[in-house]
Amino acid sequence: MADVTLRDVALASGCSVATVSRVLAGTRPVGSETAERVRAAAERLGYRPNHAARALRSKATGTVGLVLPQITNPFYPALVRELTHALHADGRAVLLADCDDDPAAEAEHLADLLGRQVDALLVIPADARRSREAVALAAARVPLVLMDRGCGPGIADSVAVDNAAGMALVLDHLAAAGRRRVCFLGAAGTASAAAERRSAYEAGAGALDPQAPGRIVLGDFSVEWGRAAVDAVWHHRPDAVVCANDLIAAGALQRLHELGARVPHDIAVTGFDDIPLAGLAAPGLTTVRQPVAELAAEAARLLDRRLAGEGGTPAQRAIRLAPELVVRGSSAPRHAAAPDAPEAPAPLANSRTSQDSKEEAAE
Amino acid sequence: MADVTLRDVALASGCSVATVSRVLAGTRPVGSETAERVRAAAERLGYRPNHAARALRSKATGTVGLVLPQITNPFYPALVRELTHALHADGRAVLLADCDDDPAAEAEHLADLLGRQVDALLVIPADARRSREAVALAAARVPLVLMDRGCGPGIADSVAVDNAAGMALVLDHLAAAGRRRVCFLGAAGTASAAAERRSAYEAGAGALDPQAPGRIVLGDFSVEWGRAAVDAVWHHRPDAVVCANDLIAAGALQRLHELGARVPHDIAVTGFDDIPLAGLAAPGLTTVRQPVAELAAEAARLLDRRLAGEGGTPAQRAIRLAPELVVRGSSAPRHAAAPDAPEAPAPLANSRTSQDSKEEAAE
DNA sequence: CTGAAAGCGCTAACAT
DNA sequence: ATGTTAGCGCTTTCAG
Repeated sequence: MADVTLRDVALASGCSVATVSRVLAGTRPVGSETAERVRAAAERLGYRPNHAARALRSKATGTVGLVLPQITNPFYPALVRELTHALHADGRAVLLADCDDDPAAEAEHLADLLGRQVDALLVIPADARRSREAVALAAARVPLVLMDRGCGPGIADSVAVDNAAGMALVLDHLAAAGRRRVCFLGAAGTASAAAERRSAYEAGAGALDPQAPGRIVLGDFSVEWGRAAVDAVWHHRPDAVVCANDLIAAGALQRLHELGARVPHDIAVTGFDDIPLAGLAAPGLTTVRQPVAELAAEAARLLDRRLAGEGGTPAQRAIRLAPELVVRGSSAPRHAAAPDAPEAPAPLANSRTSQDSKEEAAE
Repeated sequence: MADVTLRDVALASGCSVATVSRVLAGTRPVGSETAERVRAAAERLGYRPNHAARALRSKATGTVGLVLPQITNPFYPALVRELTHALHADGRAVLLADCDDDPAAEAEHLADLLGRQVDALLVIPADARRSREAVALAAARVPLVLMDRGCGPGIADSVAVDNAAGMALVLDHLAAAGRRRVCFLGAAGTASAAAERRSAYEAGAGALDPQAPGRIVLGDFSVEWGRAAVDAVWHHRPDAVVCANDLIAAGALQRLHELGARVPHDIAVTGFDDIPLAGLAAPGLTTVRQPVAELAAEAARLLDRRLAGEGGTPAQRAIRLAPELVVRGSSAPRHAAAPDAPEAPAPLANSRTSQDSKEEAAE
């Protein structure tokens, strides 16, 4: 209830509100003695600036909107974590909006956030095509950075992982392990990640086997599709399945177990993203880790650049960060034990990296 | 850029700003003819209320702060999803703060959110003891609802799952399946969930075996501890391990595989929470599902009640919702196949419920 | 270097 | 039913 205002601090420190404002904001030079008095009074009274008033006056709320398709997508929590930390470090607050994969809801959230005077927006578009209009509209009003997924060129700054590089890492790894009859379990749709990963597979798989680039099936980014996809490529008798993300890979692992195929002995499986599940699967899933913290930091940097941006509008940037291959048991050489589970006597022993067991659950 | 203000709309519709405000806010009766004119003008000019100004004047931002310990805890994304949806449905926006399990960071976020004039707070305290002071302070300033974890009595309204009831479901299920040599792999610490689940086990396990209540080991809510905990109880030759949450159970499953124990034939494993991973494990993890949507709805209701609350301060409420047992392969009867994986030929076939494969991954 | 004063856009008395 | 007026708490000219 103790709503201490600038005026209270001014009274208590015997100077004007203007001076107090200057001291606290550091906008202009102030006598070091008065400054000290002001700071002391502010501290003593427990002064907290009223952001609403500040926002009204300075046309900046210190708030950014974060709009994403589905917080329950297992890849996003880590990204949200890093983004909020990066933004909080800059003194900004984060308004979160979950769109439930619905472009209409997304458009509504975007409009609402703009009405709430967010200084900037961080958007993971729900749909490359159907999100475009609303996102473009929003980008015209405030600095906006696209993350993870694209939605057409020329809309805004963007930052994402280099999907092609990640797929190349996977293919090189499988080639080195002697896998040749590889198949790709991918996702259809216009989502940039889906398309880029598929293209990279097509471009690189030929090095393993001339037929490999053609062994592609497309569904969506789900566990269910991963299971079905295995059946769809089974007649090729693959010795490796390259999955467009970890959920597809998880489904593939399930189905392969059911079919009696031994992973990695009979067939290798790889994923993409390195969601927490990947390290917990049996066997541990070889996958491509997105540099989540760096992605978040880059996004924050891009926003800062736009928000500072005095010298006119800087050119649009599309930043791609290199991913990292995380090798686990699911792609181990055919006749060796899983490399990182030395104590494991059972054939389906799980492998883990050190990071995988750190999380704690809800209580 | 088109910053249309109330004044612009007033000018365009030939009446005063007050009238416009009344029409748009519906605060007071207005002539239906003028009202129409105003609405038309507002629409035509693309008027968007300035929330900062409104907040400054009415001391209400339409914003609630959501403070949680770790968004990467696999149980929270679903909760965050439901909470944001419930609040957005009421026209509120959500400011998200992740504390990284640090009570000091939590206190800072709480103070910052109060400075940003949130109308209310939703808090999952990081630490039952060390969060108490900051939470109590915040609760004195705005309506505050505690979720999932407690932090001492008499602080604020709270809503959580009925941990005791959940544990009872698990024990009944294991008893019916003929398991007797059960052990509890729990978590130490003051967190309410840890304590409640442990107590409920101690209270109920005696019905299976007089020794069972004593077979308890305590660590934390992590996969790593789940692995270690198995070793710690192994000398009891258990035929079931009851885990305080799903991550512990996941670790237990891993370690049991390594030890060559067959789940569920030799030993049953149960978890708590029903995180997405639970349905994906091999075999599927029998666990206690928290009624996430209902928890969120109750929390939103409590906030509404406080925010509306004209007739003085209503009494504090502690709401407990009943959980649901989700039976999967990890606790199947000893000599039967996993019940929900009829097509599975392999011994370690995974079982799934319909909901488990619905999510899509990031792209 | 500091104070006085003018609003930012909106709502809520208070008038009419 | 509508208009007039006074601020909400802050930043920022503009004077001194």
